[in-house]
Amino acid sequence: MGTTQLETVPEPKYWHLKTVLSEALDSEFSVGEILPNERDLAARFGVARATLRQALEQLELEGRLQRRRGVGTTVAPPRVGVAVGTEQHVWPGAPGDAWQPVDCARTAVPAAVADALGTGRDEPVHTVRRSRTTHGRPVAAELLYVPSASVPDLSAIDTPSGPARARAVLRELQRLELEGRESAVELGSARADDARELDRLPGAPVLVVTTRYIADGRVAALSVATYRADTCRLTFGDSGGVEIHHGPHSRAS
Amino acid sequence: MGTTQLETVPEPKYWHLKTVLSEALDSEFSVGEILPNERDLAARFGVARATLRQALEQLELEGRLQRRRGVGTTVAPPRVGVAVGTEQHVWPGAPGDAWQPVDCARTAVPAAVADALGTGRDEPVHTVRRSRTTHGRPVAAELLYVPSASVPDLSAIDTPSGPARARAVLRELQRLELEGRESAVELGSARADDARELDRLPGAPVLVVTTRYIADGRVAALSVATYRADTCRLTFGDSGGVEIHHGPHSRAS
DNA sequence: CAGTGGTCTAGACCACTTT
DNA sequence: AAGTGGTCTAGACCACTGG
Repeated sequence: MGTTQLETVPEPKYWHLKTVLSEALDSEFSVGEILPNERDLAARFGVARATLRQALEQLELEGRLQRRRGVGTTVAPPRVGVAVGTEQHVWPGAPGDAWQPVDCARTAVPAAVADALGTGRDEPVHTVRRSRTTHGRPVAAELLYVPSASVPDLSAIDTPSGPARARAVLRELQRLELEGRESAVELGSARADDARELDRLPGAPVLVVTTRYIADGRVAALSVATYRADTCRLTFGDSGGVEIHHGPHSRAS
Repeated sequence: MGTTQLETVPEPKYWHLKTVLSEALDSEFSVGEILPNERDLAARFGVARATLRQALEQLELEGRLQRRRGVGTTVAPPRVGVAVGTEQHVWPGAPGDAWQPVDCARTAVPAAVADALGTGRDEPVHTVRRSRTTHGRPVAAELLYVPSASVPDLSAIDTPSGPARARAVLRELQRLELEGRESAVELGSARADDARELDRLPGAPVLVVTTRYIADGRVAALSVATYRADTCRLTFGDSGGVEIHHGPHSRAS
């Protein structure tokens, strides 16, 4: 009875497996190296493939691995830091921002978006699609919703569709005075269209950054940006992408 | 040949299932309601339990469901917004912050933490454990690393251990002048100890917020805060917890 | 084409909570 | 004890990539 609480809890196999693999990745593999295939790995560890996959899934979630169908499993590079909260209050599309306009449409929007914008449910808004890349790799896809009221001088008829129109909308936005910005980050899973753009499978974990741009006391624009959760570390504060080695998630305590 | 690209892609069963369930949640269930158990649901939809679980997993990841072993699956309330980037530059532990000191130890730290702090690998630092709750529910667990150099006047011998000592360390911190703060958010999975504190299973998805507090040109403290990804929406900017209904992840486009 | 990861099945047992 | 979600198995087939 004088014994300290004995660890009677049998650790799940996949959890233990994950630890073992994680240590092996640190010591025996280098970035970009490809691991043995899942069937071999499972056999080597004496577990079913599904169990092995459960461990790999977590490691991928933590950004340690990258798996591609038809290709294999590789050791992922450290996550890249992408700045999302630059202190300067600027509109999207301001010179030097990291986004590239892709397209623009004028459509009805999801109810949640309409509510956040304070527009009517069926009132069409400009929907600008943009994408963001780092080191040549796509890291985020954005939908920017701009109510017509925010860009009153836009001649909708003249401007062509596609990137040019997107740029026109962004240009008009700059004319407003930006009063503030409110952002939120949450976990989500990639919709089919975002997944395609991010070079991932639908349902892949993403960090969704929702930003409301305030001008004239209203929400003048709403941005919903979808970042790859496996490869990105979102930074905000004074500086952009300073290194903290690897994230401290799931290390042995 | 003149046909537009026919959707020859068969949507995975679990993906379709997720959509169906998601719509059912919106229309036929209310927050807190318990769903039928997994075996029944699987039978009802004519799929294996594992497939059904794959759909439930994603819905839980998106904060739509909450599952507890031995109890059941319930409809989750909307995510709570928790502020992580208040504009005021204040030290952790400043009056009115949302955290509660739990414990404090003086230990060696993980290599990644030592590197970020700029201390030696085996140099012990004060490690303060704090927890954060909202509406009575635990939402985050934090480890705050404070090098001895940041709190030189702390009499390590006199102060008792536990919360009192944690408060003493925090109190000493306030005496430094805070010059800046850099934060980053990334996806991780809960370590065993964090999981226990967050009332989740080990490996549960979490949002890891790493913050470096700068004073005197050095990193004076490093905070690693682990937020429940299923229940939290991290907000930063001017205001704290304004409502945007539900996150816009995984809605039909 | 062979080899990879992704999906799916039908079953078993375990850990946990509640009654 | 009964019922829940969590883990695990051993197999099958599919979708995709590359030579």
